[in-house]
Amino acid sequence: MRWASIGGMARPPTSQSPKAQHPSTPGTGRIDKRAAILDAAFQVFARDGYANAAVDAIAAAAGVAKPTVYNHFTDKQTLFREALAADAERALGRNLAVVQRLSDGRGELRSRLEDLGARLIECYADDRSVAVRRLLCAEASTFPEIHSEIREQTGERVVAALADRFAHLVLDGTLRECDPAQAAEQFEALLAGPMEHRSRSGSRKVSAAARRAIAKAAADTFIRAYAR
Amino acid sequence: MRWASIGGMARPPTSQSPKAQHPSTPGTGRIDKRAAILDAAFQVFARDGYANAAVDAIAAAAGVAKPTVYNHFTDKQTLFREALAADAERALGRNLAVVQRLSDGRGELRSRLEDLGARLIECYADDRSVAVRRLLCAEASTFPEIHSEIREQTGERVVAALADRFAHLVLDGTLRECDPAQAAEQFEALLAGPMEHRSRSGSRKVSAAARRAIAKAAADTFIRAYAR
DNA sequence: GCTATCTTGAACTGATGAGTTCAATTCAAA
DNA sequence: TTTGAATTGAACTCATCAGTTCAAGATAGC
Repeated sequence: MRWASIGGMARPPTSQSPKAQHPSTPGTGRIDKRAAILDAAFQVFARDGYANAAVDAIAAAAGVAKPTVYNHFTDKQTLFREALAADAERALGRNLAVVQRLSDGRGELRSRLEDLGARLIECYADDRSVAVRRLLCAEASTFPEIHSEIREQTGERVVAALADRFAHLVLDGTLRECDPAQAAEQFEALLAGPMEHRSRSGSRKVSAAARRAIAKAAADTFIRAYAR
Repeated sequence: MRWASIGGMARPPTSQSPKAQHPSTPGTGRIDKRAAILDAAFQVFARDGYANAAVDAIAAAAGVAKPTVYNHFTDKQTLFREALAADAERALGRNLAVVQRLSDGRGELRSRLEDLGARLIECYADDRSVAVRRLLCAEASTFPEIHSEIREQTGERVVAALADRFAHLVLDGTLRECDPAQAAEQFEALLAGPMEHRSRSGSRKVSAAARRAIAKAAADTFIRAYAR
């Protein structure tokens, strides 16, 4: 019996309440396989691009037979969407956690901003994040929906969270009167822009020292422009 | 006789000193055809991506037979490289022209920067420029060389030209003592970052008013941070 | 054990597309 | 007008790859 091709993802009738199906040997069991496929798919897509990625290669990388892939995901498109969404979700989580830290800092504004910048840059420079952005950009015309979905739930929300923090800093008098959303957008630009430039759009590594320097420069310019 | 596949591009033995071969009816003649193919190739690549672009489609769009395409360009890769390079070259030219204008401005710093910013944003938002960046990013892993070649001769040189202008402004006391290269990098980031954000990586249009606002905000922040 | 579900390998189908071949034709130049 | 190079359309080769099929195992729950 085949029960794929319903709603883009297969649902095993038995796994309606699926605990760990194979707690002893990892890699066996439906869920482990599904995760392995998603992970392998992301890596292969990141390496080869959507069009060049062969489903056989993904199956091989996941240590799984090709029909198993199609048992979990209706087709290549669905697999691509879910793999990308999963990784984007992870990236978003890290970003938001970093921004959140800004709230409970008690130190001087400069050191807090430098720290925030450095951490955001770490997220930004992360290999998987770079791959997500590249794939998103590459397939923007082929998958318009995925682009809006993911991009709005990442870049968008990070800047929004940042704006929220900045709004508080305006209220407590640390920053001058200004539009927090614009300040957030610019702070992010001061980090991402030079990184983009120096990393040649992610195709080259940027040294830790250079990354730190970018964060310091961004914080400096931001403070000159926005501190009270 | 076939004389393609030598050095990536075909050279007609007869056209060693080729004037206009068909001045009356445009579209005929080797050079016109070559240009038409390059242009069509860029458009199809931009629309479909490298892998999805069919050479037949390019030939059709250029109003030319498929063997003619292969008569001018050894293979799809070469065609891609040359088409992209040609368009990147054009984009670079416009950018540099805009930056050059900054030197002969006599007005107030703010209005000069706002003007510069607005013009750079126009370049940045141009459809073909967006397409170049998208393709470059998309195929960065497939064509590492093209990426470094083009990117270094565009983003790189624009920022360098900008840095040169800023160095003069430091010397004549308009800007405070600072690293002009860093100032240039940040000014560009203050323009490109928000544009990237608002246009959702080029997938959505940004209104002229919004573009103007971004330029004003960038100039404002830059002046607060760098003006003497 | 028995049964239903899931996995597997391998082979297969059908589509797509790069690059070639060729005979017929157009065209510019001499 | 003649000549040689360039163009054209159409058909062809060959490779790749998405997605399927199937018969033969695993595997878990009962």
